[in-house]
Amino acid sequence: MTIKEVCEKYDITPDTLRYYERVGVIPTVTRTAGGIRDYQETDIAWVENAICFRDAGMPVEMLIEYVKLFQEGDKTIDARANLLKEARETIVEAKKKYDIALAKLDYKIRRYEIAQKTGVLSWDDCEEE
Amino acid sequence: MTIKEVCEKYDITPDTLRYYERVGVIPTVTRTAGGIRDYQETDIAWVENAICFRDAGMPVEMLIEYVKLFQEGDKTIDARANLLKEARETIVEAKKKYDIALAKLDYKIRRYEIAQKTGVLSWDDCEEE
DNA sequence: TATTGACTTGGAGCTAACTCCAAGTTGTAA
DNA sequence: TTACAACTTGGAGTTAGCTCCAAGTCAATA
Repeated sequence: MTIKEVCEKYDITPDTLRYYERVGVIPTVTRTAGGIRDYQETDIAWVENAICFRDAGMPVEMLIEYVKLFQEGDKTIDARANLLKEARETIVEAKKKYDIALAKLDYKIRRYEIAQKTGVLSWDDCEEE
Repeated sequence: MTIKEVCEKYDITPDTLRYYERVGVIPTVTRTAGGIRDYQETDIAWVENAICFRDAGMPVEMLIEYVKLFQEGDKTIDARANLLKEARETIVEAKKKYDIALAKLDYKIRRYEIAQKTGVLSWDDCEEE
């Protein structure tokens, strides 16, 4: 698969894909005899994982660390497992914050809808408004 | 309430608080006669909201826009309601991505735990490993 | 085989969101 | 009333994560 095809598949730019490879967010991608990237299944799986974890706010540094450990082989299994558990906790915490913001937004939106229906604004509680 | 107290309350730096005020993420804060920030309930409510929405990944630009609309008065109620609904959708979408990453992480963590228990690594499916 | 468009690398540049700094002011404690 | 920590402002600097660029190479077509 060419870099273009991978980009289309995941809606990402070639520059980002090359950047990920350069800094080690994904391992070096398979090349043709001429040196052009030719993504194999394994390469694509790494790309997919990288995008998935970046979308969940995992820092690039953490992904680089994981790939580095992976390449060091089986002796880093404990370290990798710990890294994944740490990442999991970070995501769970982030999700909690998203829920708090959602609750706040829903409350505000409801109030705006009432204001729009009745033509009356009634900010009478612990709001900034 | 002094800037220091607000910082301690929300675990944030004075620089960030001043930055938020400078760029308009929150309206201008109440000052003492000497020109020193003296946060009132309303000021604190704005700070709390700003932190909450930033924690949920809302861009500073969006918060600035909301404050700007708010200061223009009642004629911007529709615009503000729309802004909030848009923000809501963004957060809902982001949360979905977090869930996908969480599922992937849980799967990987489970496999690492099995590997640790049995001493055997069995990556035999659609994984990058 | 010559052209043309997509690919390569290394490095520089950009944007968002802070974070730090310098020079000056305020206000509490001795 | 003097010292001194904490505050003020405007502006410059930093970091993460891309994004763009130049100069050159590869490969499909005319």
